[in-house]
Amino acid sequence: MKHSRNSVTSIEVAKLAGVSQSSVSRAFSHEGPVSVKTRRKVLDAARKLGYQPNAMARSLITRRTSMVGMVIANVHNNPFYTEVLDLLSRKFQKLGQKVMLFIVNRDQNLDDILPQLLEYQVEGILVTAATLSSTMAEECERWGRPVAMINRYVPGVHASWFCCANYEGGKMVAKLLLDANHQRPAFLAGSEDTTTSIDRERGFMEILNQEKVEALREIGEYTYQDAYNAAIRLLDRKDPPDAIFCANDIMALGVMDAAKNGLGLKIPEEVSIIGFDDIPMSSWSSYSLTTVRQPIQRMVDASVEELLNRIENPEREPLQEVIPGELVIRGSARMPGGLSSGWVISQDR
Amino acid sequence: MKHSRNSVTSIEVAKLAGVSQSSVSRAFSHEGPVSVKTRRKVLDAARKLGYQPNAMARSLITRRTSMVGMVIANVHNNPFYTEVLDLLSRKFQKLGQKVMLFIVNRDQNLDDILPQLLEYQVEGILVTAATLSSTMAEECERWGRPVAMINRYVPGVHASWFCCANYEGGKMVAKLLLDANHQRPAFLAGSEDTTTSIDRERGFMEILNQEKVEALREIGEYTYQDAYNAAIRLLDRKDPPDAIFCANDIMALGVMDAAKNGLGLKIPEEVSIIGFDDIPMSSWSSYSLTTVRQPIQRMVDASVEELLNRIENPEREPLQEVIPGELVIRGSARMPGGLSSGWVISQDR
DNA sequence: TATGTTAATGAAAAGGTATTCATAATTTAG
DNA sequence: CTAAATTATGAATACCTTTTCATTAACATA
Repeated sequence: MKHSRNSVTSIEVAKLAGVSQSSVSRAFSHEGPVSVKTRRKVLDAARKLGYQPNAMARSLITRRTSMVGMVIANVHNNPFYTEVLDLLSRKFQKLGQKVMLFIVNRDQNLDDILPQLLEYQVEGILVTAATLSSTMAEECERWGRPVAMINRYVPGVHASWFCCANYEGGKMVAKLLLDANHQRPAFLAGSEDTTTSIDRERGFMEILNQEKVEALREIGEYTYQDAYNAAIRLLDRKDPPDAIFCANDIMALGVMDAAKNGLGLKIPEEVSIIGFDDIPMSSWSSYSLTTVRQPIQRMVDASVEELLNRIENPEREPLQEVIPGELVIRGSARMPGGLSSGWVISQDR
Repeated sequence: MKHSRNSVTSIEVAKLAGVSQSSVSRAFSHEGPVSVKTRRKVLDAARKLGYQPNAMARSLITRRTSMVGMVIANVHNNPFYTEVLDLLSRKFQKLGQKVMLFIVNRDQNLDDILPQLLEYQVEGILVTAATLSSTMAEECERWGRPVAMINRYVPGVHASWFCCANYEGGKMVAKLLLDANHQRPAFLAGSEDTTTSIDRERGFMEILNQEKVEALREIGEYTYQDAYNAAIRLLDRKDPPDAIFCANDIMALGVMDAAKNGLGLKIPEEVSIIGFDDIPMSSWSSYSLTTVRQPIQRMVDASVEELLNRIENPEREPLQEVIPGELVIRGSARMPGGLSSGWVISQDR
């Protein structure tokens, strides 16, 4: 037998169970007083009819949807954000939230996404690797839809965010390279102006400037292939760098392949390469990339909890936090000599 | 000024615009007759108040939600499904569908996910890399919620599915290896009983059996690390294989690293390695993996279009299709001698 | 100008639930 | 065993739209 959509309603259940519609509602929503007897009658009838409460109708009256919007970019060319997506989604699920997903381009304007999210009454919005304009963020917050961001921030905007300590991470890398006596470091930036890349570079440069070390600079898209090409340009000049700090891991892997397989250079003897993220592939034996690990689990946990917290308590001030990353020393960068150089080698996850 | 959630309704807009609530509705839904004058008045008032139609209320009366459920597994440890997720999500978006996302474990039972999807009135369900029990699938279809699957099928169930030609792909690989004179091939299976792995192995073995060639077999989880370990076991025996066909690319990369870096073997001189999927990393110069490319774009396009089609036309019979994959010959497997061996080298994407 | 068509409008109903309020049933206390 | 307090129930209402239906305005035709 064929049903026409899910047309079975609480009224029909009530009729079959011989109770009122109110009792059906009470039996399902674990609120309100119901006798065990009626609950059983209702549940039996519901099972018989295949009844399923209609979340749309419920949300209309409760003004709650248990839905959050998730906007994410960069998922296909950066495994780091794949993992963020995965962890976020599972965490929301575990906490009983439904996730409405939007995958966008990093540079895509979110102006056409947000109205859809608001129309569908999501109770909060989580944005990562995509950038929300400050007016848009304010708009959401003003309508009582809290916004939380991972690895993005909009200066002066009333929203939550959780970022890796990109600036400090850049500094760490610079110090490590200088300690190991590199003379000619380079930074390989991502093409778009994301705060992550900018902050990492700023920290990196600040230390180099302090020590009066000049640095090269190259730009590529945030992809393996483009980084590969950029690395060839960088390493094929007469005065090539002896170390390359890349805006993220996926670029660093492209750079490693360019150096090793493209130009036949030895890593780290002839050139040191350092990334940022610590994606799974960085620990693979073909790469063994020295990098800065982002505190992915903490960023995910914090942002989800903060978002739900602010949904429940709209008056709360948004939290903002910079969470330190962790230098993961593997084999792709020359190390300072001496046993007591003070650098700690992190465990693989 | 602070609004308490999005409490502005079409009635308030109507009041401000000096028209009836019906006119507001008509002005927004591009149906029904409205004069340009009233439309302008309504839109002005709506903008002033920040009005946004409430999709929940609408869906209640229209019985449409423009939402689909997307259930996907394996996204964090297999880049292939990351790409599927990305393409699916974008395609749905482009066609005006909202996506409710559930990320699950490959072996996770979907019994607790489906009620949630139905409760939220998704109009169709797309499942990939996760397995739906036949009763669950039937249940959905019976309630008028069409189901489409990518790379999964449930025998005898009234649902749509689109699979790569896994069986034929396995055959292709076996033929290639035999043509190139391999004597001792092995298959590295994924631990779980997924039809993809089973079918690939079946095709592979069928050709080998025809030619009376015996094959080794090993099992690992569907991960780089586990495949790495399995490869060590396989290659470290007295009678090691001279070729390993892996259930998917990510495993093949682990196997390559085990052979190359772990055991110091030359690829493909001492051992040929072939994967399945053609994930981006397979074309990286450190690997250059010979593999079978899955027709990812066609599977995505076909499944999305089929799902939406069946949503619009519930009476239509579900479509099921096996789409051929494409052998991508790179450097990780020895090739048959002779120029006219007949094997075609596919272009990289 | 009168009449017949078409377009625009507003009132009202419907969609499926949660919740309030009043009433009935049950338990507890005295 | 009655009074009081508590718990369970049902009727009615509200949530915010879209859509039907009846009515009115605008327009074209004769």
